Amino acid sequence: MVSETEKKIFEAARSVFMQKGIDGARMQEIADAAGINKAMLHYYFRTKEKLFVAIVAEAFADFFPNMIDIALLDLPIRDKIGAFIDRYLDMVGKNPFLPHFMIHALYRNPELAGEVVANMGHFPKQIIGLIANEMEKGTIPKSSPQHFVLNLVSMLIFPIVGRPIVQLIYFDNDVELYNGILKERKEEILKTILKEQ
Amino acid sequence: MVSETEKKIFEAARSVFMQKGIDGARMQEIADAAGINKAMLHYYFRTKEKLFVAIVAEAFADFFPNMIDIALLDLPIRDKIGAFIDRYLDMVGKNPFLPHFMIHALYRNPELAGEVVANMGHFPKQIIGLIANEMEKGTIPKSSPQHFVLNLVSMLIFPIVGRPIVQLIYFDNDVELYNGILKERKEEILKTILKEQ
DNA sequence: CGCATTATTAACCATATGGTTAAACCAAAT
DNA sequence: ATTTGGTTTAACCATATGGTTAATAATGCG
Repeated sequence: MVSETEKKIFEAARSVFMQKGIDGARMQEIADAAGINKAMLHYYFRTKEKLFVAIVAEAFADFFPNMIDIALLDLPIRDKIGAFIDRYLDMVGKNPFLPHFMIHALYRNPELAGEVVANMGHFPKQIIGLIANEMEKGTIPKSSPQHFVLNLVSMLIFPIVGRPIVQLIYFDNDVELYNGILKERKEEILKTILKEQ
Repeated sequence: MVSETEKKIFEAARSVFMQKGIDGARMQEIADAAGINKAMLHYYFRTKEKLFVAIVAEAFADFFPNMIDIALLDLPIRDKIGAFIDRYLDMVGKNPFLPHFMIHALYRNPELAGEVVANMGHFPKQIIGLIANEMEKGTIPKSSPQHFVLNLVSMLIFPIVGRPIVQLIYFDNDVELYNGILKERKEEILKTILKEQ
């Protein structure tokens, strides 16, 4: 059972850490965002480090299970990949900072790897196995399942995670224009990855 | 004319900022890395902010011109894209933090956009125009030049910028294994983007 | 109620941090 | 040799920051 205060702290911490990372975040700022006294942060989470780790762990623990169940749907592979893309873009719509946060957290804190692995089950291996299967069936172009998945997630995630640069240099920082491009990504990725002309 | 000291500061600052970002970097750490007194940092660059901006500006000013001249080579498009990929992987080999640094810098400091745009010439537009041209000629599959370029840079950059996560969850953090995968990327990207079966 | 446990606050603390200063150093010009 | 200008250093400063504490308030329970 978690107290209301603890929940408020957690939410505030999530918001601040997501946007600023552990280095850019200030405990006082988190306290202010939560509307409580700074001492409460330490009362509930001891240190900034522990609070941060809790947020990182939650992010990873939420992300992977949320993606994996799509693999279990009984759908043709094209629809399954489409659902995967939809789900991802949906998550990102709710929290645009998530992808960069996850990457940056591991860049700056590689020691969190262990923490994080525990929270993701067998997601990756299942996906790769599933793709290998479809390749054997001939429903998707035969190649390396690893590269296939890497291509998929790259084309899906990079336009999000690299948005500040890509939007700036290719689209004159036009937010609306770039949102339009993102909406087209699903069809574009499917066509590319399935090598449809 | 820049003094030897200024150069040492700049190199040290580049190394530290690249790895830790502006928030994670300490002026003392930069001074130590440069082997000089902390006061010299302020003597030559006034503030941490200004020093950081100088490093960011250099990164962008180096990156784009270095990539663009490939577009000017008189090569078949497949070779040109291949050279583009080679060049990028080569840069990253020399500085693995560069892609993440550039993205993170703009995430945390969107106000640097102006600073940065000045340093990149017409790189993006030229590339898009070039691709549109090839599509008309029929040398690459017809689709949106914007998406084509986005697909290319995504498949190229994401495995680098997302390395901490991808390597961890798909490849058990096996560095050698992942290096092997990266070596295969060039052929894989070309095949995918050109829709070769 | 009365007591014990938990939650909350304001004030405080030690240290880290970006930045400053005044004095010393040094090379070139006079 | 003295002056002059830029360069370098050690010491210093103000403030920010993560974290603590002791006292107070609220809550639950016998």
